[in-house]
Amino acid sequence: MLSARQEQALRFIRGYIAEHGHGPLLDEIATALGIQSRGVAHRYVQALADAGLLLLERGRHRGIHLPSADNGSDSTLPLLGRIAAGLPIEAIPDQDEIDLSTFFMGPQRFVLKVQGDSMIEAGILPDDMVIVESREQARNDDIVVALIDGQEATLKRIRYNTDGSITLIPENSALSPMVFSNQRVQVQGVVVGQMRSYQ
Amino acid sequence: MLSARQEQALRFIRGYIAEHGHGPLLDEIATALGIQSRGVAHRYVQALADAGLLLLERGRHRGIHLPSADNGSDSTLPLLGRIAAGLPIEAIPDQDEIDLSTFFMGPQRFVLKVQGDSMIEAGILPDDMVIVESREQARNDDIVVALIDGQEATLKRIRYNTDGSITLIPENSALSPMVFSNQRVQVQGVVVGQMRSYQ
DNA sequence: CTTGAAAGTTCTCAAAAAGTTCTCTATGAT
DNA sequence: ATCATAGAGAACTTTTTGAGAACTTTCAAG
Repeated sequence: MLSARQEQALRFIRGYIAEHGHGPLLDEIATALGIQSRGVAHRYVQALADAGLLLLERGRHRGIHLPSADNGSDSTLPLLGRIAAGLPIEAIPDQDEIDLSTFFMGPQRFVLKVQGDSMIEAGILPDDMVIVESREQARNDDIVVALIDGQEATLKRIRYNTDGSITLIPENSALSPMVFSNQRVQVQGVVVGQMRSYQ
Repeated sequence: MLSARQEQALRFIRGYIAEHGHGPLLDEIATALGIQSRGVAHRYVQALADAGLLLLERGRHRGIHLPSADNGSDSTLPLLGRIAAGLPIEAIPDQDEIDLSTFFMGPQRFVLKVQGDSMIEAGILPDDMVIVESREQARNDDIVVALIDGQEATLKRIRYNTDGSITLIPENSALSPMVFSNQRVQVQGVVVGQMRSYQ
């Protein structure tokens, strides 16, 4: 089992390699961890190599590598920080890793590919994937998969009106919200995530 | 049988591990239960380990683990189909599963959290995550992480002009494209994916 | 090919942090 | 009264962490 500091070192190394394509210097690891001694950084690297989490080329400068198995089977990507216009990338202090295999996982969830641009102003574009959690009840302003008259399925923002009717709101100023009696609308699920691949 | 206090300790430990990925310190358990003595917390942990509800690495810091009642939880969600306004969900013939652990994985990739709305019309909203692949060369109209003058990091669409200059285009009609000489712009990576959580 | 700076390796010493064990005390329930 | 459950805290051991020195190897410039 890794100690707290060892984990911190591992996260830094993985992030560094992802960013630069090669391993960091011991002094860079030390600086990142806020320690003065190169020897201490080396001890951590050695422990991680012993645990099979790193591969070392003995003696070589920048001789730290990731085991190839680790590249393939691991489902975490380093979370380097925030990017904003006009500022360098700002490191995020606590969270250093995103586990893609659990980020969107949950019971009763499925994925839909989006067609059309009715939610474009909510940042949901055609061909995006939305992760939907099967549920019959939503909260106001949730984005839902709604079935109208048992026939038409749509992706819309929902609002439950005080008179019992339901308004389905497209996020596209070219389209208008529509009001339905609650018998006509059946919520099939609530959007809990969205993703898009640019490749 | 567990005493009330033991159960309370167990609940705290399980929650802590779910949240942090590693076990708590005895002092943290004590604090959570509102007691002063580390020794008392240790007594509870010992009792829970004797009952087989925890695994301990003797002596180790943070040596509390959960017995591998753990999950073989896989990281796939069903891909049900396409959703379009006006039509029922249309099944996608070939692909019926999305493996979230590999969907965005790749070498040299990292994640950034987006701040600001300079790419809002490309469907990248504040607090979205973008998956970036470290690369120094992009193609025209790729969305890139660009470093200007070695100082300012920004997320913009890139265009290489025929005269050798580079235009960085924000996807926000309130902002204007900017042209730079190619020495001033350094591409740090290309956006290959984007995701957003609604929870 | 030489050479020196940079980087990796190996040590020892020390201190702080965390786990372990123990005794003493208090409070209810049976 | 006796026992089980609780809590406090002291004393102790082990693990973890850090500093720094001394040494070796790598690497690039001349």
